[in-house]
Amino acid sequence: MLDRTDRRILKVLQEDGRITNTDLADRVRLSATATAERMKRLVRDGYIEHFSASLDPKKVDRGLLVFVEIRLERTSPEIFDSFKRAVERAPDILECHMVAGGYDYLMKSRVKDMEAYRTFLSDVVLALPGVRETHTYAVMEEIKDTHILPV
Amino acid sequence: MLDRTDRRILKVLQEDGRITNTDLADRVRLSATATAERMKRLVRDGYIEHFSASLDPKKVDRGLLVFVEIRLERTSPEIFDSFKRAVERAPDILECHMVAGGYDYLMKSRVKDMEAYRTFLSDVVLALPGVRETHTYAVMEEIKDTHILPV
DNA sequence: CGGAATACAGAATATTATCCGGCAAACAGG
DNA sequence: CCTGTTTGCCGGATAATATTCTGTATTCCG
Repeated sequence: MLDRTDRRILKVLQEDGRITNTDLADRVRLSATATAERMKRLVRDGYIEHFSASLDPKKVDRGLLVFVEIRLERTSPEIFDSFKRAVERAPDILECHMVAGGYDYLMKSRVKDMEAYRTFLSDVVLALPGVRETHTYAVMEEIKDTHILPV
Repeated sequence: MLDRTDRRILKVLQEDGRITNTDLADRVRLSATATAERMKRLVRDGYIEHFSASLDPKKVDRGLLVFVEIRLERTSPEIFDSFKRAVERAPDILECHMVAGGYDYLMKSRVKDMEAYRTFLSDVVLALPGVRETHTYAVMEEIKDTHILPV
């Protein structure tokens, strides 16, 4: 279980994953040793999955964000499985979730522009096994985009 | 502009944001000094937006992922603006994007369970200014969830 | 009550980051 | 074709940080 101090550590680390242990210790009012121990435990016990740098999509030529709704055909477990593996291998696909009921997926992708999206759609999405139908939502404005969870 | 070495640094830092500069230098085959300089530049020039720890949603009582489609009423710029601000203040809302044409939004949220979602929907979403209609997609299985951009 | 386990602090040591001086390649202007 | 300037890099020195170790207080059980 997490106590108040653990939660504060998680909060700070979600906001600045590269803070030094010393500074983190100051922020949570604990010795450097105790803070390092807690952080190691939070990683070991799986509360923290990983640390990462977030890039500016525009700066690395991924200025267009799209969501794609995908309907699969009625399909076998093998096709189903190879769909999953293909999704995992495609670096343009950032997220893919099975939603509500049938064989429906919601996919999140970042590409350079509309032209790149057309290529992505035909070469990657429609090449996925079992895809029957897709619907594209292009994002015009990103109001919020984070993955900070309240703790 | 980014050269091959910058891209490798970005790739490594996306995968391990807390790697030591020394180890990073080894991975990209550069001296520690040069590596630190490049990394500082990548932050200063905005390629890297921030560093963060990713938590396991289940471990922090956010086991249910939902997407919500929202249709706003025909509205004034002021309402529109206060909608944005309200979204930013709501910690349960991880993402919110304006999509395709009209007053349509796609929202991503993590909550504890269906009961928490019902509360979230009525207390947070339907309390947002200008909301006319919503449609919920509950996620049954997360196939992929990353924000690593190919560089 | 003990005795074990846990969480913590602070000092000592090991590791890492930063600063500094110098070198070589690329570049621009004459 | 020079030559001064800029840029990127390296390696050593120093400063900052992390880790290890030892000891102590507290809690948790039996």
